Amino acid sequence: MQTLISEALALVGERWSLLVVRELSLGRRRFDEIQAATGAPRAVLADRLRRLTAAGICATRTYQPPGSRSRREYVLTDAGVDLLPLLAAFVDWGERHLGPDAVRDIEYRHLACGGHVTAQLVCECGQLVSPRDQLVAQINP
Amino acid sequence: MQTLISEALALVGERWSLLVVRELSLGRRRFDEIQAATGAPRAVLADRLRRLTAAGICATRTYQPPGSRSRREYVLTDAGVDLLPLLAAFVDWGERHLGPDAVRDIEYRHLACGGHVTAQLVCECGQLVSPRDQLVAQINP
DNA sequence: CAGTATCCGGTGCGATACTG
DNA sequence: CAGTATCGCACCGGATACTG
Repeated sequence: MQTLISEALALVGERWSLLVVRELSLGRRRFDEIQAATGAPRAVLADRLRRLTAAGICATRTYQPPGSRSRREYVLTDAGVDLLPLLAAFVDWGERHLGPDAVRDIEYRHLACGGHVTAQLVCECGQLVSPRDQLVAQINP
Repeated sequence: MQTLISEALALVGERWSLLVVRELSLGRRRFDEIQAATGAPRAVLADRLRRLTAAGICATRTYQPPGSRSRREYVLTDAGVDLLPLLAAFVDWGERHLGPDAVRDIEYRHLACGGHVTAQLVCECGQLVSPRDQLVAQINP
């Protein structure tokens, strides 16, 4: 049975996929730029970009800078941007529970006020929900 | 360079790890119970439980039900419970962007009001932050 | 600059069967 | 009930070199 989590993991759970999304979210758009930042092997990176594109998480576009030859660039689609809460949740968890040897990848800030942004559980009633003592998990019927 | 995201992915990015956490969050505690619910091969499941335990995400305990022999059970630690926003983010993303063929794994509800709970970006100023147009991502200095 | 083409080693993972 | 023990394949991923 394919569940949401297992399907989503199949798309972005591989080793480099989310790191590619992270780079794209930072505004890096070109192959070599992403390759250098992540250290992913070129063949693997090409494959991940293909899969992310096929999944509608990023889109590719060819453009022509004046005076040089055409280039290709990758940008996140809306579906890709919607992965940012997931990345933020990874970072938040890592910061709290991994040793200080791990480098903080990325910092999310609120455009309006510049404040630090984290991923939180929020109820439709508007309240923040602590996973420790205010949350109920149930199987979907 | 080890970043928070890549380290966290190394711990819980494998195929069955987050599914095991999901089962534990539903209150399933025993090996066979988790095995049946996920369908993971027994050897793989044993390894994942070992790794999750070593990482401090779950803990194992032996207890003695009256009248039967001793059993072992697994429970999420606080670090494991702190993964639930991550799971919620997966579910939210999948529900929005995967086809209707995928089954919703799990439903999170607010203990106080019973309302539906989702993972959202929240600024320290208290406002919800849309990833589409209110978020700035920057590399950490 | 943006990939492909090979080659190859490690291992994740599935299936099955066996123990305490 | 809770795992180990084996086996084998597919595939991920690293290195290197080559093309448009």
